[in-house]
Amino acid sequence: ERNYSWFSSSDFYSSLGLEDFPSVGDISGTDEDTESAILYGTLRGSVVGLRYYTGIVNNNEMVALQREPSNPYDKNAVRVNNVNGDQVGHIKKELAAALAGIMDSKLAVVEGVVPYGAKNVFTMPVQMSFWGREENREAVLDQLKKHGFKLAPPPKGNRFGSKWISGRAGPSYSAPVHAAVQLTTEQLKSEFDKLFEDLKEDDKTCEMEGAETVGTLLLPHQKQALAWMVSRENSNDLPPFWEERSNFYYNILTNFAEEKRPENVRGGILADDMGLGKTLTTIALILTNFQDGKPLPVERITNDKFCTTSIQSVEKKYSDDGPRATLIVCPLSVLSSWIDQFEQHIHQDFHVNIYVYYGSDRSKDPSVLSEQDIVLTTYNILATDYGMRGDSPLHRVKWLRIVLDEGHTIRNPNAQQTKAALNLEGHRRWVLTGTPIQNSVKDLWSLISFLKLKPFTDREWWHRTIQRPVTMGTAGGLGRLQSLVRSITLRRTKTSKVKGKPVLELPERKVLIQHVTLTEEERQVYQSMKKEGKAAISRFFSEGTVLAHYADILGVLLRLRQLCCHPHLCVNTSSSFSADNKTPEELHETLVNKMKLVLSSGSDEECAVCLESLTVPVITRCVHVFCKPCIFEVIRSEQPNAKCPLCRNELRVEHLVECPLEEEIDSSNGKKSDQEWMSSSKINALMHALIELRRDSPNAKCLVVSQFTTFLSLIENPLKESGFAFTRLDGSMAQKKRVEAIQCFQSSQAGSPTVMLLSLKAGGVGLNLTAASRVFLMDPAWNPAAEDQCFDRCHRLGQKHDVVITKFIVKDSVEENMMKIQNKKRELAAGAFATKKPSASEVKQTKINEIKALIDL
DNA sequence: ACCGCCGGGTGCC
DNA sequence: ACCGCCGGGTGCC
Repeated sequence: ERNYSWFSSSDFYSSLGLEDFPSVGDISGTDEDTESAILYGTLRGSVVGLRYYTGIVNNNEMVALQREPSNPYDKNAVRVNNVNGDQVGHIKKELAAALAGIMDSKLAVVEGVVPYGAKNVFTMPVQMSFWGREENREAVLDQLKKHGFKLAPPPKGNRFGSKWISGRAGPSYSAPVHAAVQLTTEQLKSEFDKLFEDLKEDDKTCEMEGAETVGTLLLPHQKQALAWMVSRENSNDLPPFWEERSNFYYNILTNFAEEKRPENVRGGILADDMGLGKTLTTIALILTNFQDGKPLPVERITNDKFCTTSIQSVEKKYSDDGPRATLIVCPLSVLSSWIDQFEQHIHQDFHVNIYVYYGSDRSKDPSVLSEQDIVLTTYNILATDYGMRGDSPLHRVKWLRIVLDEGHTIRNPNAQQTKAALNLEGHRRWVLTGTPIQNSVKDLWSLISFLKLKPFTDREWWHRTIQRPVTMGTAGGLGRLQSLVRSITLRRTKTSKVKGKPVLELPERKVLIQHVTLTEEERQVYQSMKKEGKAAISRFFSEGTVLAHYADILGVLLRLRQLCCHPHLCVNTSSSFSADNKTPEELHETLVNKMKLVLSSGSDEECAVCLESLTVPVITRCVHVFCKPCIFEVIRSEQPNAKCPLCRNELRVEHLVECPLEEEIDSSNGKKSDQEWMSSSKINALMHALIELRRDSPNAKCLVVSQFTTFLSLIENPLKESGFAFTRLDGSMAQKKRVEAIQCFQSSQAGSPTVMLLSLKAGGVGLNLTAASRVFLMDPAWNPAAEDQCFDRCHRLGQKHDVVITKFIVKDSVEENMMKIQNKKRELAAGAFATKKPSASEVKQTKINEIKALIDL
């Protein structure tokens, strides 16, 4: 799945050519510039002092070079470590003097391989490779020259042919006879798809029944998944890329060897498509495989003749003090779905202890957690607890098993959630995700690291052995990635087959576009707003201040989109585009309004610093929105003259404004019902369709979806008038109310609601609304992926009918233009994988063209 | 001999 | 380290 949003700050950020401001991309100092690094050349040096250290190395083994500025004998010292992190020696001091400056200023990354690593007593040679950005090459060569060193040019055919430079440590192969050809985008893409293709075959087709305590019959593909997961937890196979040699174990990527058998990953990635039952399979795993393939011992509930229920206690443990509890971490949006599914799938005769570690009353006592069978929590709680160092109960428990649901949540290695997840303790580690490799190999690292797959927990080894070979197209790189992924991942798509039959027989899904024509009056209002907005945006273009007025432009587009739905949505027409001399109070209010605008415009804003969705948004005086912790860190690290990462304007903590509200953001802040209710063309079109539907199939249920919750409110009126029983689900509702709404709607009882008013982003992926077989999408989303996700809430396992989706699109409006760009984005996304970033000017031009196209400029 | 040469002591950063 | 380097002992043929 891809993020299609074209108004994302990260695009702006690259469009401005600011990638190399360390304060932006490199907050923690760990981010490597991997995409644009080139090999400057190589240099032979020596490692000395071997006899003082225990780290040993093999011939051609990769080594890590690590600065050691606190060394009391030489502040230029550079340590040499083996893959395991054990020190082998130091770089000889003259060479270290040359390297220190280069490494400290991050002008280049220096990597080593020891060609004759074995059996040295005092010193050994080391072959060093220098990697960096093109523009730093001269500086690096100069620095080396000053100390009397000169790089040998990269060996011939370095980009694709010779393996030892970037990929596997050795031995050095002769250059191939034929020139290497770079894979095209399409080829690369299809290579990538192949990563998962063979997963369906080989040894993953064994089936296994769930334990007696699993109350639901598993489908064949779920039994396969269960068998695979159980075997992953119990097997003693070597992890990928390790071989057993006479009396030691050998890693064929790094040439590292050790006597201790490397632990296999007792887990992996379950990457089935949404709707195939990852949750159920995981529940089955927990119940079925406690120790040595024996089921989780739980209490049996018995009813005696007096109809009183008692719980028959059982011997709780097979062995004395092993860990018992499974921890499940998921996004808040699917927490209740987990609880539901436990209720649904655990056999009613058994009692399983489930503790939901959420809310302010959560127990701070680790032993309360470790006594459970299952502990459920969210990524936010996990990260918050981890933040208060040392006192996180979750991190003090040794878990039997850790499951990360929606595992792509941890794809950013610098995010607190990721760090918190990586530091959980437990041998069996699982990641559930529908999107294992989004559009880059980079995203995979956090997952692999979480799984504790040696030696990839250290980013350097991941980068040198997998990521760089793949992105540079080095021979064998993709194959290596493929065998890695294959060995730890199970993935089936909705179209995968089991024994010749589709794994899921989903009914058809049709998308219809229903054009709507505005009435004369509506058209007038729309045109005048469009004229006003167009004039303003034209002015921004001619002034060259498009970026500075980003929020205003989004605002114009938002108002036009609202007018397509209903005139009452667009009431805050404070068309105050220029207002410089304001009181602080006015300024504050303006900023808050603009931030709300950006957040509510559905443009899927990301924080330009962490590139994640905005969690605690703050707005700068220059009207750019970031996560609070991110922008604070920028200010801290750049003080005293911090600049906005997006526009380089002055940045000050005291100028930042936080988002004040807790309730759902909806900029159409409807001046509640003080206006008389009236209909609109879109509402008419919807009601017409609903009444027709009721006439033809009275039992059919449908979702009415909009991004504007006030629009949903306006729709309630005619629904009541026409006698529809309906319910509603939006982001502002409390958890309990949501659950009620969903249960009520899913019920098949006579008189249960046939219509659900649904806000586009309510719920999240776990939301199951299969009772509906019709969807009416009232307004197009910026991001077509968000639409698809919404459709999948009813077009999923359990859907009995064909699903028909109707998108209402106003003729000759911004909505039509949005659709055009959506289609273009879809096409682009389908073909684009791991391509070179388009140049800054290209991105900028595209964006400008899109703004123009949206408002017919 | 303010040299050469010898041979013992010694050894990362 | 079966090296280099240091510094003390030593000194025609």
